[in-house]
Amino acid sequence: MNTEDKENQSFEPHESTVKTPLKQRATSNLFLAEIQPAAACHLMTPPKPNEISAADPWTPTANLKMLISAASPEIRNREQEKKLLHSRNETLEDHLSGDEYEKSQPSRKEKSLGLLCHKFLAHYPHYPNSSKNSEICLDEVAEELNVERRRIYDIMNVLESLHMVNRVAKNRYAWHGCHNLKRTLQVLKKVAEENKYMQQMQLIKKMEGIEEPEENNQRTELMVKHDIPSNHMDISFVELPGMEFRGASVNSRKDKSLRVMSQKFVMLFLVSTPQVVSLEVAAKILIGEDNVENLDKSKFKTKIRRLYDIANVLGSLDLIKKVHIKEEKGRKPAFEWTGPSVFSDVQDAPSVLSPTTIVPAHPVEQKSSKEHCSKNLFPTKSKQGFTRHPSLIKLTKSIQSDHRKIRSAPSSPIKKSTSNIPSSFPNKMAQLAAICRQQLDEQSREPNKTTLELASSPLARTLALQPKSCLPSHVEVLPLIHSSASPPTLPHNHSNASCTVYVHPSQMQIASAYHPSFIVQPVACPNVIGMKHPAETGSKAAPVKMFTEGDGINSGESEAHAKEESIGAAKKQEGSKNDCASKKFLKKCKLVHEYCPVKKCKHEEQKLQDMLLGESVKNSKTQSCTALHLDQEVLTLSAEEQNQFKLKNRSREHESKQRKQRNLLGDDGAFPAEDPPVYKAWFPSSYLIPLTNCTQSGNETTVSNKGKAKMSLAEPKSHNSLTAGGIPVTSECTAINFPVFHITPLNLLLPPSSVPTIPVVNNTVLPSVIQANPIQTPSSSVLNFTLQHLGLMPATMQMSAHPGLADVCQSTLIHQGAECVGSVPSSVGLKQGKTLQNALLERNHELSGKQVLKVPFPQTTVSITCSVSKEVNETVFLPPSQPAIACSCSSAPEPNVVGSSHGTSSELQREFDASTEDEF
DNA sequence: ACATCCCGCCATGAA
DNA sequence: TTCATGGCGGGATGT
Repeated sequence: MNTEDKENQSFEPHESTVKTPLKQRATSNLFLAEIQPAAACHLMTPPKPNEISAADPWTPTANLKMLISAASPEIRNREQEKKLLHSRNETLEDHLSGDEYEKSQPSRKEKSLGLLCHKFLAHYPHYPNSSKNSEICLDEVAEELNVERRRIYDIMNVLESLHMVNRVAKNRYAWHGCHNLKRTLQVLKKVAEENKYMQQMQLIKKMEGIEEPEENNQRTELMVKHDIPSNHMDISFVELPGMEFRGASVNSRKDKSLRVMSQKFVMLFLVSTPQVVSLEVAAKILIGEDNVENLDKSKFKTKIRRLYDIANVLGSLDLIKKVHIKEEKGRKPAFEWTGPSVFSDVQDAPSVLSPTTIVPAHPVEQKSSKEHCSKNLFPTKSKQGFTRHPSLIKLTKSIQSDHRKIRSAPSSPIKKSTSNIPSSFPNKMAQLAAICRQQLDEQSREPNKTTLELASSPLARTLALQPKSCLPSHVEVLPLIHSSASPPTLPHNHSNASCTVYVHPSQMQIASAYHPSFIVQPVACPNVIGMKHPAETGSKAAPVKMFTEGDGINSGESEAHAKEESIGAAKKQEGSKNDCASKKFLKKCKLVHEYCPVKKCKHEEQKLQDMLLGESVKNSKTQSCTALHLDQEVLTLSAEEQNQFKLKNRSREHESKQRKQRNLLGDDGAFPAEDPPVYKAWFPSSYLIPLTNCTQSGNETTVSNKGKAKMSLAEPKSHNSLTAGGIPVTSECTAINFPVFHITPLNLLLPPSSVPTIPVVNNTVLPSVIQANPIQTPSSSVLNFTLQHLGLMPATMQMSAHPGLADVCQSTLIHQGAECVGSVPSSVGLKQGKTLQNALLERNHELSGKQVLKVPFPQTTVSITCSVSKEVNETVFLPPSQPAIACSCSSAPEPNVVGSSHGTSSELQREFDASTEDEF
């Protein structure tokens, strides 16, 4: 992309409200507005004597002024101006004495990182149009800004820490602007809270207060060391799904990088009150993480330097401003947060219910609320939005290298095919999915190919509604990152959407018998538990400016879908090839399923995993791909990934430990204590789901059989995988790919009997309500068939769809005597559904607090995810089969569920109203 | 004198 | 070895 293009792009209005080119300039540079204050804050220096350069449009100061004017056409003629500058410099050099020439040189301050950052930011829109490719070429930028690359790295590192950019290839970064900012801040805040940064700060301040007495000081220090959660040192770069690192050597220094430091620094602001952080305290805390004891001077000094670097960039982003803390001794340099308020508690924002509210924020929060769970738990391969435990860094490295092998990734130029969705392909899965998609597109140009729009909003919103629940918190509404991949304008065409039903192996035969065209493939699923429920529709509606704009909202969801789809694709791809393996797998699964009592589950699961691993190895040899989802892991074919998987398992103990430390369990008060293993097994799985995946795959359900093998390579993190809904599936499940005849894609995730899933929302076992929707006739058939004939649903449970409604189907299962937690309106985007949908949506909003998707049965969880929107991705979590239930909770009374069905549209509505009002 | 923080050396890791 | 990154700290500049 040449300069001209870039500039044009940078001025491209992102907001839908800004549509005319003319407005671009005026509105484009949102940062311009910030420049002034920021500059006034500390970047601007009094007029210099040698303002000679003022006239020169390309001296930093002049440039800044020009930017402020926001009207300067010169901005678009960088090249010309550069030339001008050069010639001018030459001229100056020629005609001025050495002294004079020196003076003509920009002062130190004019070369500050902050100013540089301002200039840099001026190149890019606050909210880049996702559909446009906003790439940053370091060389170009360095040249344009007339600085060395080193400086650009500094800026990029900080911006990257806020996920405003992310590296997509060597020398290239993708610009995301502020789309992810809020979300990032929320996550950071959550992480900060979980790591007790506030306490740390207080302790350090305390320490300073009693600095005089050596003894006390030492004591405090000890106290600090003791009090600070050991895991705080583990905080590594907090990634956002889809925004992972792609650096080459980056990862080796990840822990020390400016990125991490920047995030930590920001965290301090987010958790402190008032939001003022002194450099000293920040430095100490940051050093403390490395080594609390060796707080030597040089190190401190270095830290301070880096903090200044970071502060300059943050300041140019207008997130902080420099202030001074007055003290007896004098004043200490500090910075005050001037960025947006960040709430990390989902419950803090009831507004979430509103379709127009900033939903993304909440999902994020949710995610973050559980983030600690996932944090350090999995070698994220830098794909997850987790922080990485140091012990996994090595693993990460290897994974990264694997990454590189798989795709030319970071160090190589971006492939053209993916160039338009640079940031959208945070992870392998996503990339593979995209590749697959592209291939599909090219191969079969079927007009009606199913293109699933990121069912983002519904799910995301639903999640947002979930109070600190165990729902996959990571399923977040991912801002725009993926937008490029899936433009918001993507038409919803559900009619041809194929659907994937995950069935327990034991049900496979039946399932396959149901319809010959069903493609049954084994998929190991991690604990199925969560239940997502897209409470609202409206993917379109929604968007909260800041987050949704233009971009796919629910990256999480889409990501999940992507994964799911990719898996499906992989399966398809494998096709008959895999049959053998699949069968074997099934047998094994069955064995486990049949003979593994709850208590043995875990153990068995491990065995199974091992078994599966072996299987996967075999598969890999034959290039066939069987997507195996094992306890949060998607087994991959590569040995490396297998290793990773093993490592993960190994690290689980540690993880659970950490979780306990963090009081994560507290969130699950409702969780039956009797089965800790189960909890342990599945809780983490309902964790951060890389949005990327969701986004990517969320767009399509159709997968070709080609080149999908790679798809199976999918994330080794199972939690991502099954996410087709962002729901971790317990143990193995078989995916059945239904032909495209289903109008509404329906994904049934059948939890294996081996793992009892007990949904706990907000520490409360919620009343059971099972909703299935939107189920159209065909889907209904499937659903009914599945539930009633496959024995996947307790005998006492009935679930019926609404045959009478072609467009709207809703099934509600109400646990006898229990409260109806929520009802989801379903609408497949048809006329009739609209009214009903709206009504339901309204209702849903009212039920906000109760919008729990999990349907707990005593000791057992029957989770059903209901998609309520027009979104194509409907995921329904069906209750485990009777035996399963019995298995998972021997002592638990069998759920007594009474079905409630709706016959006609009106009836449905009436019923819905009644149920929602009376039962909720 | 202290606050800031630019500058660029050089380590690191990948190709 | 070259190249991309980026940690790091000397020391210049600003207050």
